[in-house]
Amino acid sequence: MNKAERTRQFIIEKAAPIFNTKGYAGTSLSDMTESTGLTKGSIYGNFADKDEVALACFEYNHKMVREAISNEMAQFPSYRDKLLVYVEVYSNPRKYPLQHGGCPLLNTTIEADDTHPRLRALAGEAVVKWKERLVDLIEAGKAIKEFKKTTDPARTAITMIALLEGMIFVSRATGDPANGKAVIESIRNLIHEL
Amino acid sequence: MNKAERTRQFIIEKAAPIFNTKGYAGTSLSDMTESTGLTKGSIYGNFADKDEVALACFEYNHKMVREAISNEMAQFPSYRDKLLVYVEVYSNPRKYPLQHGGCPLLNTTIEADDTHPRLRALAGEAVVKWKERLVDLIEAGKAIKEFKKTTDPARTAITMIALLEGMIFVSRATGDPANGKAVIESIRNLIHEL
DNA sequence: TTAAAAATATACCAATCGGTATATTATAAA
DNA sequence: TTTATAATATACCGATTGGTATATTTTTAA
Repeated sequence: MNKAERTRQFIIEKAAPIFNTKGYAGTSLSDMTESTGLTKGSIYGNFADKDEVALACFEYNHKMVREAISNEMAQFPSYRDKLLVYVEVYSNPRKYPLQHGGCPLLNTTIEADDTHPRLRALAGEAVVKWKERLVDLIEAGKAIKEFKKTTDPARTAITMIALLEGMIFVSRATGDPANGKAVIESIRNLIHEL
Repeated sequence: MNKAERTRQFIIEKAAPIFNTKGYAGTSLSDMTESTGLTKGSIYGNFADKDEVALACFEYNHKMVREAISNEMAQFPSYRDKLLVYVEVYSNPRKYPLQHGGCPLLNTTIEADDTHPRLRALAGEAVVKWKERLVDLIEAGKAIKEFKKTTDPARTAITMIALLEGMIFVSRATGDPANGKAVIESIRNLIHEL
């Protein structure tokens, strides 16, 4: 890594949590210069514009979540346990580095869907791939008879995603941990009935 | 309604869909003057600041959704059918005036939770009240033996909310109606198993 | 160690931001 | 119809926005 690559990475690491909490429209260049200690000249020497920083930050935030999930998942041979890792990681934002601002997929989709087509596209592809990974896990579980053969992989996968993001929504909206826990219980139920 | 009250209402009606699509940080005073044809002087003559417009617009957007739901619900005596109204309204954004930008509860919560405490508080209270209305419906259904006595009203209510908002998320993220429909099917299942 | 190249800082730009004081116009009660 | 008052428009404010041209410093390879 040469200097420019290190700086680029440094900017991403500092700006990513800001974009995830304040959103694209809510994050300014001064937020970035402040958090990095760098100047605008330095930032624009490494990125074409604000858009490019935002896109890179989204990918960084999303990668952090994915890595937390797959690291945990590697510990469990059972597919049911692998699926339960999502529940564990998403319901313990303190313990796992979903860090500042919650799920970047949810934040980006809700803010960008009507206003920022490139971010919207990135988030959309990420959700589609997430669904595919879940479908693969559920089909693998069916193949070794861990899950029932009546289980619908596609419907289960997308329902799990909806429940996980919906759980984040009710937690953040009400601020009451009991609401999040109630949804968690429903997700556990869903996984145990596969 | 005197002139000022009519103008205030007019501003809200014009600005509400903009706030719901572009968010609080993304909506500017010029957006409002443009969409209303009024000047800043007129807007600030009827509202103290941008905050007050945003708050009024959130309440307007939320009221529109609530009224669409309760109008439909009045047609059905069965509590199961009443619950299914949510599915109908939330899955047909064209037919019902959830209108521009999707569910204001989801949009506001996701944008405001880290940045705008007053909006956050409004959205939070709205979700709590929504849950309470659902709990009431489910308990009423249990009272007349339409629902099983083993049904957990609180958990069912909050899970339904999570699924409905999660459904909006997967629809908007992927842009694929099939994903939304798959979640819808899961919500219908949930309601039929009560 | 040096010199060319790359990276960063400085200083600036026009445009837009939210907001306000004041002038003008429209309303509404007498 | 008049007149006091309320509502709206005009013209402006300083601060901040995203972005850039250029000067200065730091890397990096010879």
